[in-house]
Amino acid sequence: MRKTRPGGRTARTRALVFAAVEALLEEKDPGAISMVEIAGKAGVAATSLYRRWGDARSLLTEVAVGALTREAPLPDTGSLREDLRAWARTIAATLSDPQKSIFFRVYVGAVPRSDKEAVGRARALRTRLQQIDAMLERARMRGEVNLNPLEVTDHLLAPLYMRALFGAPADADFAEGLVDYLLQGDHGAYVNVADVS
Amino acid sequence: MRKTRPGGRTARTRALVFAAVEALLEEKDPGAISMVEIAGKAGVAATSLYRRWGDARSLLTEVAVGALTREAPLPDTGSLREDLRAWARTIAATLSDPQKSIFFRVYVGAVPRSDKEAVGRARALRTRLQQIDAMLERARMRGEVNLNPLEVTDHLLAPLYMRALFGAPADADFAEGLVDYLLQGDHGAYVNVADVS
DNA sequence: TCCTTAATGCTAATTAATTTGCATTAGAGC
DNA sequence: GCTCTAATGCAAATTAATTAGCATTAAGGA
Repeated sequence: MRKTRPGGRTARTRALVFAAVEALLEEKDPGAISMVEIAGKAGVAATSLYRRWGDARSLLTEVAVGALTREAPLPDTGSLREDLRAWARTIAATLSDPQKSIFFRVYVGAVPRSDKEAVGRARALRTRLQQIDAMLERARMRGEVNLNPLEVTDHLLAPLYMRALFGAPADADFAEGLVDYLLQGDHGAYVNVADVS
Repeated sequence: MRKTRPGGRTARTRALVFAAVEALLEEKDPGAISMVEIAGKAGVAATSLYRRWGDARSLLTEVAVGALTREAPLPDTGSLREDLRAWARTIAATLSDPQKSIFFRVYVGAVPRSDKEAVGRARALRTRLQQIDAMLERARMRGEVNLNPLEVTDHLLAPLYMRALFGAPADADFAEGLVDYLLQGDHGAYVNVADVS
């Protein structure tokens, strides 16, 4: 006998609620969004939200994680440099709209409340890390430079996202410059992906 | 005739409130800290807090900005490489305690509500940027490598802080590795500090 | 020292958030 | 279909957050 009923109504409610939260994030501060407000926009009873998510903060982070992990697949142009350049340009363009970095803000703004929660947050990003790994593996197979995913996150993603958080400009040229910078660095010290998973 | 009275009681109240907020941040989630709670711990009337800061979120960010801008002065060892290494090690050690990254989380988690607020946030960090500039200027004067502050923030600070936000480990070796990486990069494209101020 | 009033304190009123208890609806297995 | 019950809805009760109004305190200039 099943313990939960994830299909049908449950899924529909979840979709309605998530859409409502994303809509509300367009128009106001995450901290100013209440359960009652979400319930109203979603056409759902507020008590349902309290039962399923406990509080607004949990719901908000779940929505943020969802948004961050349903990003487009990584480029596959046949050249690592071009893959990275295309991806970096996309990120820079996306983050240039302050509204788009809101999910990221919500994610990092929420302090992990427990080890269990911290693990869940990390797992949410592991998929993306694996996609990066696949892209790098393709490059290795082609005999191109041997990079590891953490080098990409440290030297390509970190500067882009950090600039977004601080409101510093990051245009396409800057994004491509990071790629060039990354591809000429010393890649001696290999750090295992397991460290971050 | 004066319009405000910043001295005496006002300053004392402010100090009490800030201390209370910092103490509360030690023990619980930023989003779970209420004005009444802060008032209680500070021994101040809640109405005073509402009057001076409007809401908890504004107060919290003001405290976070304060904490982030009263960091220790940068190293001055006579060698840029050693300056950067020492600083990077300090940051890595500091951020290894999740509690220490809480101010950073509060800062980035708060979405700037207006252009005016965004300017205020940027100004808060400008002092630090100027300190970095001074450190790099000393290196230039000694005939060492010519770096600009944004290269330091992009390639040294960004990876360290980003790892802290995502809970990825960042030890002293990693921190020093970033410095080596930074000092062997191509520093052709100079980006003016004004871009980020 | 005395005056003016900014800043704070205190209490009550108001408003919003959250919980509780029970009724209703609709997945999912048979 | 039929049954069981997870998931939801609804309304009342409770609790917490916020505002309003007035009294009190103390900075800071004269």
